[in-house]
Amino acid sequence: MAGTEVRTAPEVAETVPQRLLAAATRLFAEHGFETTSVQQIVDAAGVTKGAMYHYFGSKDDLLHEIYARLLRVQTARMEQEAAGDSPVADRLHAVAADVVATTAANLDDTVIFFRSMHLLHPDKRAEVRAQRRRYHERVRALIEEGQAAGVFRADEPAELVVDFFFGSVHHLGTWFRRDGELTGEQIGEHFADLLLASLRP
Amino acid sequence: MAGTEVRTAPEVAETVPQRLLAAATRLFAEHGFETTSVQQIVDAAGVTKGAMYHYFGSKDDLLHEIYARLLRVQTARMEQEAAGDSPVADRLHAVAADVVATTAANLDDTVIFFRSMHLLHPDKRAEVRAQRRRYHERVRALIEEGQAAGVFRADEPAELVVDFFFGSVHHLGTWFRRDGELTGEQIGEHFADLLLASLRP
Amino acid sequence: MAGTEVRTAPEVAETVPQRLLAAATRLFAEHGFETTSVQQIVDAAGVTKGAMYHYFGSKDDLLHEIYARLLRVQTARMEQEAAGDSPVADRLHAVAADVVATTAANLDDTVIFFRSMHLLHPDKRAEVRAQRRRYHERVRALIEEGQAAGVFRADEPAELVVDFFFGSVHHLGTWFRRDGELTGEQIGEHFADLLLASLRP
Amino acid sequence: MAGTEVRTAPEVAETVPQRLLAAATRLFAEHGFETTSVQQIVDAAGVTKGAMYHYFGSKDDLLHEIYARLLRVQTARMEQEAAGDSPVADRLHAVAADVVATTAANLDDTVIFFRSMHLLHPDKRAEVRAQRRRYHERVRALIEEGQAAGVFRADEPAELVVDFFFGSVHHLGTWFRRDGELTGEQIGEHFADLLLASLRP
DNA sequence: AATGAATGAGTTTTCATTCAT
DNA sequence: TATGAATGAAAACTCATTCAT
Repeated sequence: MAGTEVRTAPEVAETVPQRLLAAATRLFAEHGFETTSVQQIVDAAGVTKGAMYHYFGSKDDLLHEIYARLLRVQTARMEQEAAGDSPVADRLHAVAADVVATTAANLDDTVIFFRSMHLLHPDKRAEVRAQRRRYHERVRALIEEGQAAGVFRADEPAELVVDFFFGSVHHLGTWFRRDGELTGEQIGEHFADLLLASLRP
Repeated sequence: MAGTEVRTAPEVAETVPQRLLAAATRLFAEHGFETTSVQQIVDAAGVTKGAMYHYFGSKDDLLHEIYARLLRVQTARMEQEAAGDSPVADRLHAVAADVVATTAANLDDTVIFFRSMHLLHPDKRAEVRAQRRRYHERVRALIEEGQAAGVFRADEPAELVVDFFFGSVHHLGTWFRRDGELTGEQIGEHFADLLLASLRP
Repeated sequence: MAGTEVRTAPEVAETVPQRLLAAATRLFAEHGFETTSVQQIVDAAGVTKGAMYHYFGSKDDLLHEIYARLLRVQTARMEQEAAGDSPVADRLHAVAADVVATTAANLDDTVIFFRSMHLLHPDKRAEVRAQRRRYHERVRALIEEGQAAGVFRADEPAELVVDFFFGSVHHLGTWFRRDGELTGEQIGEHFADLLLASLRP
Repeated sequence: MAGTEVRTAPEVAETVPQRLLAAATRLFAEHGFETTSVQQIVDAAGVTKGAMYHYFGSKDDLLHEIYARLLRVQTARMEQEAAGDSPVADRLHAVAADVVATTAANLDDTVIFFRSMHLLHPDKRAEVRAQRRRYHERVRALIEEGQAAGVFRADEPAELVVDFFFGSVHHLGTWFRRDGELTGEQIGEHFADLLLASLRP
């Protein structure tokens, strides 16, 4: 599937804030948020500190923007897949496969997400959490729809199934390699198959 | 199942290193490794910095010991469960349910584990990684055993199934609450059921 | 001889790095490198620690710069004196008298030099050593020139004579007093006389 | 000349204080006084900190004892040589050659001496200085004796000649190597020759 | 829009020394 | 005689952020 990746080649041309965001993403994923200094970010982006503070209020803002960007992309894609009028099992399969592929394609963002959420300012963190919860709820609704229709087994709480599945997805960052045996799309197929299989009545 | 928790009430009596480890675990889980100062740890443990550096070479060592402790406990329990002579499906179910319960019982350690691994000194990190890999491999062997016996479907790579399942387990830290609706044991049953269901031929 | 001193009144106006270097030189000479804290240096220079680390990478760098500065001055002067076309004995006498005077004029630097070289980072130390060796070699060449010409006795190894003489010079720091009976220039004359006398065939 | 060295093989058998002193001497010479920790010393000596503080009041005491030991040896040897009834030129030559050889034989002590004197407690430092001054004065008396007798030139202040010569000697530590071309005794001969030559009327 | 010198509060770590045993 | 756990004060260094230009 084309266009799963949020951005293209980083640190070339583009605008200053884009270069900064790209540099920050790469460095945060590689060394961690706390271990990356603002100096390192601006050096990598080829600008100075003053420039960074011109576009971003703080180092924290950079982190928040990375989160917001990822959530925007994933939410948009998911809502499109979930809203179709094919059978619910097919739609859940498509959503599941796609979130895996998108996650793999934006692995840096995901790695940062689950590693550094606790470092975000409480207000911004609450905002991000709320957005993510909406995402989860939309997927839970799909499962409940299938359970109500008798297509999925009803003896497993839908909420738990969502946590079960997204746990797997969010943990991709610890083992997925872009140069590994399977592509993100292939893993998405497998994960979606496993999910659907576990829901067979 | 009784005794899933590694230690009892923290910061009381016990030895100085134990108190330090308990305080560090709680604080790292609550505020993050980088955001917790050595001063905060020793204050919480009721000792001085000198005492800490008498027992631990560095703040990093504290982190490493938390990892080693969790891995010791989980590996020991898993190996016992996996080695039984009941049917492979039963053994996998027991292992799966138990790792979930143990993880829930030692949630702080788990949260720290996946959030802060990247901050560990490379040498120690390699050590921890190797130990964790052995753990994964043992579980994969169990799945392969079931696949060879025709009890589990063989069209899903065992390796991928392990990553799928442990992703879910390791992500417990982001949503499990001790005072939530379900206990760690109950969640363990559900997760084990889902795993086994997804492996039905 | 005028202008033997490297710098003028310390800690006034000038640039921040100059003020830092002047303060560090004085304090290192007075209390020793290890016994002088960075805080003391920046207090004496009237700046903050951050400012110091803006200009110097480390406390070590300060030490290194003191060495480099002294070597630059002495090397430049010596090469000029040695290159003249007066008789070799006259040139050696001039070089010898001058190095004594320069050393006396920059006594703090010299004291620090021989007391704290071993505390310098190995890489920087090697650099300083190499530079000093070139200095020695130039002087040895002068002696050998005189020996070849029959002006100096040839039964004493030139290398040893250099070590003999520079030992005396470098030790000025332990006994020379600016308010003593003899000026640096006067001592330089005496030392040069003694050197030349010891080389009489 | 035999017996120029103060002690024999270090760190074997001997008494605990001797082992401590030997270890401290070696470490101070190698890494510097401030850079050597008490822990390193007791480790090298194979004892514990408690033991060290049983025999020595402080780390400073160790340094002081190293100084006292060297001064005792050199003073004793020098007084013996100076007191003979051979011609004054011969006696000065013997004293000069001997102090070089002794210094070379106890190079660690000498290196420490001139590098770390300023770190000694003021009281102890004053004591050491006084003792060293007496040493210088005895040698100066020898030179004055020769000048009065017309054997040495009288146009160079005896005091300055002493500083000139001892500077060379005390700086041996920066270049003398036990495995170099010349032995300490050979260098002693050369240095004594140079000294006497420079004093020829 | 952008610079970069300067701040100041904070960090981890070291270490000589003490003292109950 | 000797141990080694524990202290407490001080050290070097870092870094997000500000601000005059």
